[in-house]
Amino acid sequence: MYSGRLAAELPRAARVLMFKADGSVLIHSDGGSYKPLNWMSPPCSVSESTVEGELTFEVVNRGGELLTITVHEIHADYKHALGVDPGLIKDGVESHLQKLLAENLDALGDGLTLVRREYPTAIGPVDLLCKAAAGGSVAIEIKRRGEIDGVEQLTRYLELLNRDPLLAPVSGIYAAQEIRPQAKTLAQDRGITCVRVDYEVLKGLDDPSLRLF
Amino acid sequence: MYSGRLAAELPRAARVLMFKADGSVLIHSDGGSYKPLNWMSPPCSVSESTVEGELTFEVVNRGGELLTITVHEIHADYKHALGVDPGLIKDGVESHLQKLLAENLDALGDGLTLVRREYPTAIGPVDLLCKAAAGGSVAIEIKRRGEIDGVEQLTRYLELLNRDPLLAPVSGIYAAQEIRPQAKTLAQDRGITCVRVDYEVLKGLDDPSLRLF
DNA sequence: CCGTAAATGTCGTCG
DNA sequence: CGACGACGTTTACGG
Repeated sequence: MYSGRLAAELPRAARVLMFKADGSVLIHSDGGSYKPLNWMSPPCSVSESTVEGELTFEVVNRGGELLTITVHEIHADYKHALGVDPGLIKDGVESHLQKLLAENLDALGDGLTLVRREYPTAIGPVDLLCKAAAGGSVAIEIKRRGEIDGVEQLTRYLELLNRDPLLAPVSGIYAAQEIRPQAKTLAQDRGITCVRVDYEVLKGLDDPSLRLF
Repeated sequence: MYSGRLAAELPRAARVLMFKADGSVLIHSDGGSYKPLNWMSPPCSVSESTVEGELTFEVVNRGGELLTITVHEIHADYKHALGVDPGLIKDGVESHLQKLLAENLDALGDGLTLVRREYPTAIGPVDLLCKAAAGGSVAIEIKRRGEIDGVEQLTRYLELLNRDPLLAPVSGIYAAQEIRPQAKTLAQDRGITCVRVDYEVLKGLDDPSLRLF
């Protein structure tokens, strides 16, 4: 049973319980994706007791959320210390795309000059801020997948940036590997240019071994 | 190693591998929350082989995503069929809140009459559409936690609904159990009323055993 | 610690 | 199957 941000109950059945070194607990079924049926995230603490003859775990975190597990039968029990994990190394996420685009602005349009990446504003950082050859500025929002919320995000930035006389007029470019129809429609409605970019092609442009000149 | 929507690599270390009945695979470390370091979601298929003397699993899905796992050493290996899971029963999510508010519009304001829940528009359903006693309509967006994206969502609806002469003028109410300061500020800036609602109180109102009349 | 944005998000629902 | 929104989102990154 979980009680916290919502209340949830899990009927009795065979499950896999995983207790991690940091006190977190996962309750998995034999299907579904990686999300457990029920869980407690760290930081939290586990206490073990016997309630009415049954093994019971109580897992609590600082926010007062509580996960109570009653064990009716143990099919198997195994314990092993794994030690610290070196962690996952990723390639191809938004930050990589941003870096490559900053170095290859031609992929986005003609005559763009980079002002800076992660240009700070009061409502969050603009992925890329550029100067346009014709004058004025260009704010670029980059997504791996271009959905509607990215258009909203860029719209907020444009509204704010256009109040700055040193930057105005500021136009917008929405760059993504894939742009959803609804996002494209909303972007066009707001005068925002959509550009599809190809990560692999950009990476090729960036790879010195593939450069011809 | 994962290759698909991005590329990712996980250095050799002690881990927990979980193979589920539907072919999905999780690779967990001894910390962090419920998200595995690496994984493959169903539907997918697992093939097992020996590559250069080492046990290797290849997990593929229909989209051509590939997860390759090389096993250097097995500390423990356990298999058990769990059967079909009865699943988690939740209480306190947005749909409950929406239902309770539809039945207790007084909690949101005076003189409101429900037109319908999930009022359909071209850009998505409005949680609650009401008529105001003074004429015109009221669109209500409900969230468990009121953040900025909910204000954006409601703003889009209002813009669209106000184009409909049968509904206009349409004002907005943003109802949530908790409203973030930034969301409140943006809502006020756009003339949207914010209302904090208490799920437990509403549930009490709805509980027939607690009714006085 | 709060606030914002990204995510191999996942998960449900509805067309 | 795609589109869209909710999620106990989780996770990473700033200030």
